[in-house]
Amino acid sequence: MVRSQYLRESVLEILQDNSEPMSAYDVLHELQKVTGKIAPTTVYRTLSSLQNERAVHRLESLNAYIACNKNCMHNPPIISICDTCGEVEESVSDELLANLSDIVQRKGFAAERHVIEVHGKCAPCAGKV
Amino acid sequence: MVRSQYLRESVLEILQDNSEPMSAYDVLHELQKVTGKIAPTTVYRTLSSLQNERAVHRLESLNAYIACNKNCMHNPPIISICDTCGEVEESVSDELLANLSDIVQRKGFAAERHVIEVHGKCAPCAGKV
DNA sequence: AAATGTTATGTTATATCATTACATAATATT
DNA sequence: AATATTATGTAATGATATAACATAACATTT
Repeated sequence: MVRSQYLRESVLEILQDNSEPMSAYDVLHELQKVTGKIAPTTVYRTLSSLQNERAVHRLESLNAYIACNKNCMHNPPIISICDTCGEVEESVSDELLANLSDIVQRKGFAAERHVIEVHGKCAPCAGKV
Repeated sequence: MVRSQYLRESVLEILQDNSEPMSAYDVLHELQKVTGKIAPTTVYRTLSSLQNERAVHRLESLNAYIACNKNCMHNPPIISICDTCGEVEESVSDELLANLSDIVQRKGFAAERHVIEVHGKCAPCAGKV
């Protein structure tokens, strides 16, 4: 299991070094520069494992991935995505998550995974209209 | 523009007739049963136009589509997705949307499109544990 | 009505994203 | 050492989506 540890670290570093979200294949190509031939499956498996620990977040509305920079051990983040420059930011709000769980709970729905993504314009991009 | 109107109605009906979310290709195959050869592009364009009017919602975390059944003229819905049976439900909450916009606004982010999806178990599926 | 511009639609090809299925290797357990 | 279990590698393919460009429909002006 030494190899997988190496893969995990490499993938995480690659994501951390990129301020913008990367597709799984972006990660794959970066990884291949260092490690030689790697198959998509390998990257998807690694990403999936990192997601389970919330070290990596998948952006569902972009089919892309970022390294967590908010220490989201237990709480999924709110992700804001600038449609102009591509920058992504994480916010956390236990309160909003609780509200959200409440709202669906009214219909008997038991929430297990929250996906909260907001598209729009980041401060700089909204400024220079 | 008669053709497009027909396509729009057909696609909407197909989605309405299915209680569960459909992929774009699911819709395509249904449509082809009635209309003969249709290209993916055509379906994607039609779906996209229906989404603009909120007659159809795209479920970002499933890459799938549903017909709106909540009259979401102006407000994006909160979508709960049962990972056991696949059922999907819409909820609306202006308050939660406002909260969410506020949270990102604190960082100067101007929200334009909210994606709120909750995975878990619907009432029946949560019940029969 | 003919000429022109504009928007919608059709068509083909291809890009992009992700998983299945199975073989092999590493590690743990007896 | 033999066996079971888990992780990894590999190849193929499935699923999702868009680009690029041609053609057709419709609207507007003359």
